[in-house]
Amino acid sequence: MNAEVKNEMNIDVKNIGDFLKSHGIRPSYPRVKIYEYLIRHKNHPTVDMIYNSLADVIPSLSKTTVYNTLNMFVDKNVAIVLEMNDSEARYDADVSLHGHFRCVKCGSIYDFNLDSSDFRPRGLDNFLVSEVQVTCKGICAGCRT
Amino acid sequence: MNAEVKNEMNIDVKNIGDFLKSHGIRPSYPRVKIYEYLIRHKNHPTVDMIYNSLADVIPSLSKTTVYNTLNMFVDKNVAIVLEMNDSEARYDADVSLHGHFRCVKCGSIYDFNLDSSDFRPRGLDNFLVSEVQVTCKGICAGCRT
DNA sequence: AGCAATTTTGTAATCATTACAATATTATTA
DNA sequence: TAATAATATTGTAATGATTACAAAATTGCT
Ligand SMILES: [Mn+2]
Ligand SMILES: [Mn+2]
Ligand SMILES: [Zn+2]
Ligand SMILES: [Zn+2]
Repeated sequence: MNAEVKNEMNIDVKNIGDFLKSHGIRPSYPRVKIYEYLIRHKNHPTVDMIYNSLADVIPSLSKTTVYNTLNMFVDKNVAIVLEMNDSEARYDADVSLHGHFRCVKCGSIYDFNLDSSDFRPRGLDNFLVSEVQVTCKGICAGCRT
Repeated sequence: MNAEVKNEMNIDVKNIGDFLKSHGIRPSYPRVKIYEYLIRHKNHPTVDMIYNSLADVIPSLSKTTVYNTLNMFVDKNVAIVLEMNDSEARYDADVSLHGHFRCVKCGSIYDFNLDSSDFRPRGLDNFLVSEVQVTCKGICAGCRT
């Protein structure tokens, strides 16, 4: 990786409940745990990764709840679904503008900074743009050696 | 739309056979027709749209052939699959760098130019980037009125 | 024409996601 | 606090796009 690669977010884990409430989400235990998982694991996890990890701490957890919760997070704008054409959806609690690179060799997904001042979609002058995603594919530095 | 919106491609329809051959694709009748459909219909069609349109002119056409052919086109780099998180994949014969905007009201997908000098992913210095896609979501000019 | 390689086709399987109704939990009211 | 309403969670079944696969058709070559 590289010094310019995007820094981690800095949401205080202790205040997840308040954070969710401020976005119109009742902070139930599964919801807090799922959100906490998202901000602690920056690897853009799939539903299965989240479910398998949380099934230990919430034995009653249903995969449907993970789906429901993530859909709600996206709806309430506290998470995004990556546009990756992957077989499984990948989620990200970092809703700020940044790009994603997927290595076709190792499957890792890297964040990278997008300087919004030099990123302007041209020709959408009368369009209301609510979301932008930049996705790259290729071979990461580690896999090129 | 807008004057800056990306111009249509200019591949000569008559030479589709040669074009496919030059990319290592044997130009069978279904393949030529599917490619011709892609360059004549710039609306980023789904498999069903292509199949339903061509079923008239190729009565024996199977949907599997459309899938197989489009997968081959993507593999041979004469088409791309849009990264859109749509329920059905959308295809584009324009493999040059350009962005896509999907209107969440009418579902239309618009092309727009990306000035590559504007657009520089930061922090992938030692990465081999083979594909870049920029996807926007929002409400198009027509739907905003 | 005869034979081998390739392509197309139809059907069945896959599998991520959603629909749905029952159950459990939480909030509100009396 | 007990009763009641609202919301959340769960398990199972359905959905639907895509793929797997093998048979049939087509094509290219001798
Ligand atoms: Mn990210
Ligand atoms: Mn396009
Ligand atoms: Zn890699
Ligand atoms: Zn629209």
